Amino acid sequence: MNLVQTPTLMNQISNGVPAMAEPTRMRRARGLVNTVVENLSNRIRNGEIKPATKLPTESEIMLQFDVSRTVVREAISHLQANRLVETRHGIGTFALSPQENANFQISNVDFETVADVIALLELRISLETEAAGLAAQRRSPEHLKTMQNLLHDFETAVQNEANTVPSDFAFHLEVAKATGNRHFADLMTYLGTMVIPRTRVNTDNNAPEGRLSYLKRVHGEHETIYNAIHNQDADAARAAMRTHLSNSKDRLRKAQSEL
Amino acid sequence: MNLVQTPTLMNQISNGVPAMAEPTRMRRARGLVNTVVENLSNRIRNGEIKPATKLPTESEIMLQFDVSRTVVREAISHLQANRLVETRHGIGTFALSPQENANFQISNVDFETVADVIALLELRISLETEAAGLAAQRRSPEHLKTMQNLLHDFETAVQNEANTVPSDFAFHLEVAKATGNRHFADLMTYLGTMVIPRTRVNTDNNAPEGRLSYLKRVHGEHETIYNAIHNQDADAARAAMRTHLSNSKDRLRKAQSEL
DNA sequence: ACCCATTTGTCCGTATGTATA
DNA sequence: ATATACATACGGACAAATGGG
Repeated sequence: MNLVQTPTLMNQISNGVPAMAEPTRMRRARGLVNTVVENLSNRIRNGEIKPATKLPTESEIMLQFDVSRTVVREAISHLQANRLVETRHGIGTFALSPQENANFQISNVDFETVADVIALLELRISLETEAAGLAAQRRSPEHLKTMQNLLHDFETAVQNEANTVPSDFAFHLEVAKATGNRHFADLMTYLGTMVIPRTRVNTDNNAPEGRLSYLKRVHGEHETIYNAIHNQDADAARAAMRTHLSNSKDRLRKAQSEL
Repeated sequence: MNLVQTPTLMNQISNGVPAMAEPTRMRRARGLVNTVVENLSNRIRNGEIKPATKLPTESEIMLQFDVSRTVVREAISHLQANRLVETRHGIGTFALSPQENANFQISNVDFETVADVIALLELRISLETEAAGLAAQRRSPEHLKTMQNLLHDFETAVQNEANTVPSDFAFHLEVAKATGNRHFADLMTYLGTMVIPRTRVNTDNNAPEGRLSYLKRVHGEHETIYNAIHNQDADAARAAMRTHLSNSKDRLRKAQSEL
């Protein structure tokens, strides 16, 4: 059974040679796979391998780098993971355009300090202020109905001392939906999934006035926003939304300065 | 040399058995890798393997599914590509929370019609109007200097009949950077990489006034924005940016109605 | 400070199936 | 129908990182 060892041993030897022969290379690329990945990544990114064109075949890459098939396949697997290439069975591997990789992301480190949360809130102010204005112009009767239901849900949650976050967020999301512009709702949804699970800061208890009066004020601000959207008054809707979110921002700033 | 065939053959047989033994399973998972990937994916998504907890070791997975390590490693590679797990050398592979997967993306189908481009422009109005206001409050002398340089670059490009898009976009991006809030610049960068490569619609030639006078007007609008930011007049900066982008939107609407 | 077991990472080889031209 | 190239498996050996004793 272990007769297989013989070729393996030989390979280990012929393997060690090229790895040691280039110690002058950038020390970052520690392994053969990494070397191949970085080389191909760079060639794709700097345009030497243009999008939608075929990469060299696996055997050609094997020869170019003097590595085994496994290394090449592992390298291509990494490139696929990074969305730099796409492999089509029996044809070859093709470079993808960098656009198809790009996205907008907020990482976990963006939630560490109060200043981080304020920065996110500024983005929300930017997004939602305009969304409220557009919603005032374009809302359908169905949008208004849903908003009203959500306002009612919020009131119920306040009275029952239940969690108000879901109906609060749902109201804001419905405003975004009422713009008729997918992107507003999409961005809001994304921000919601990022922000909601971390309600350490900016909780009800941060309000000096006490939970109940704070939530009642929030509800009142929501109603002001709703009325402006209902009356198709874009300027008033924008102003109401800006006031609403700016209040949260001020509260956070106060909490920050008290630390 | 070809003595190696013996174990391989045996494996092929013992391999075929479990694959055929469960024809009742969902027919989608054709390969062994797919089987492992789906099983682990499900266990992560339905919470059986909780976020931040360790998956079984590679050897354990090999035994559980009766597959080789190659299959296991390939499967884990797929899970990494889907951002479901993260592997730490010498420790193990850990499940990630779904949040870490979420992102905001604009797909290619969002560029097909003029209405799509208008929708994107509305998002830009939302983002950049507020960014201009914040920039007016927070811009550093370096920001102002860079903006001035970019305005000059734009003028030069106009005179040389060169491509004005890079300096145009760079100016807008610099405004976003001057907010001091990473998210504004990040989102602008993302939108830029998505929009810039597709300058079919909204090209200079769409302007009825002719390329030169159109570009001169754009330059004038940029200067108005710059002056407001320079004078730290947030309201004026917001208004100037809104006017600037609303002009583009109007031009697109006109082009759309003429189709 | 060191070793050691565990676990993943890197490397090699081979056989066979499958899709495309 | 053949040749080419990729897909999917198997196997083994050694390197490197980590954590505990």
